[in-house]
Amino acid sequence: MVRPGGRSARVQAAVHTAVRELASEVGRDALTVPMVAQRAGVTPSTIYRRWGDLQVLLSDVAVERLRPDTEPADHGTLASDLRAWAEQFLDEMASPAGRAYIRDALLGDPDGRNAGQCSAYAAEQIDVILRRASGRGEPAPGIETVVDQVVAPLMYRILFRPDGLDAAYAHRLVAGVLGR
Amino acid sequence: MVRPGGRSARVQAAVHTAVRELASEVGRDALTVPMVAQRAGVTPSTIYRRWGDLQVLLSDVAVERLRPDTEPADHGTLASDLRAWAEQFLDEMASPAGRAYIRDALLGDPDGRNAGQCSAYAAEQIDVILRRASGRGEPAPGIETVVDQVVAPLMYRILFRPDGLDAAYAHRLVAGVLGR
DNA sequence: GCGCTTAACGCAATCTGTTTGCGTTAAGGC
DNA sequence: GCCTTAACGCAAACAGATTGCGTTAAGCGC
Repeated sequence: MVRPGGRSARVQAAVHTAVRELASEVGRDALTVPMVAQRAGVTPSTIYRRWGDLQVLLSDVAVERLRPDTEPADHGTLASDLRAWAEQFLDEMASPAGRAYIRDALLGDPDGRNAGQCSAYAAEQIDVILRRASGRGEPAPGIETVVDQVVAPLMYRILFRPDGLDAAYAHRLVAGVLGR
Repeated sequence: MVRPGGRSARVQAAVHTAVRELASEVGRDALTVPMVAQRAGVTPSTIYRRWGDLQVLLSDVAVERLRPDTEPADHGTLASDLRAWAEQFLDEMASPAGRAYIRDALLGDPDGRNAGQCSAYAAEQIDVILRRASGRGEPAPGIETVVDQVVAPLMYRILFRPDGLDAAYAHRLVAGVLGR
């Protein structure tokens, strides 16, 4: 159990910051626990005891960075909202940095909690868009349908077939889920 | 460049076998390179030079095990063939062992070649099913459509939302792609 | 077949990351 | 303000990763 405030919180923040800084300085693959510890002003054993190993720590940091920082933009119609969101999602996730974060989030994740969190982020964003559409009186599919037909294909291709992904593909998926 | 025959081939086979055996004996998480090397009758440095690290080796072995060993069964109709295939795919991939293999395949995979191979396996199986349907004169969707609407949702949920997956869900996906 | 070139391997020393016991610090609760 | 204990620091012991160098044996040309 991680104590919420005080020293524990400071250590967590320092370590996360150290990971982000070092990842952008020396590259994600060159990171080591002792390196992160030194930058964070902490001993390696603290990191090992708290996170277990580097992958779990990277998974934590990755989930933080995959959290959307703004609500999806309102473009007036469900179709354009979804199109814009899918486009941005693809942009962020399909980039080398995005793919690295997704992989990290999935891999250092013994109980699947971090992966579930990533999925929840996407679902929340879509929920906002769908509720907005309902508010306008537009007919809208269910969240699960959008996840299955838009989010899942995008993520599948990002992870398993990184080639040939573009905005047009995202648009086709959105058109498909809206019944053409 | 790996020489195709002779000693190199023997070493590769011995190492792969050692990984599979030890994984089932002591558990995948307990594997170490020196342990695998000893079982394979090889020195650790050989493994490090050839694969780089344990993750890459595990990725290789995982892809081997994810290769389907039989053609999809013929049940007489496209709908039943797809249903049966999706069911089996879900069974194999959603199990703890299956998820571990998927994760391994994705993890030690710098260039995305192994992940692409996994995707290709599924596409091949589906291709067989669709061609068979065409041969019968049944109308059939395209491979990409099936990948987007069946494989991708299954894989997305396996990776990001392991809960609440069952055969009924797979059946719904198949029904959806066949136009209900 | 025979020798040549070099990729792949074995060995061993070295280096770096990981683990662990023990003492200390400081949250959180009463 | 005192008490309990989770969290941390330190340092030693351990284990895995890396690398230089010598050796083996594929693959190739003749």
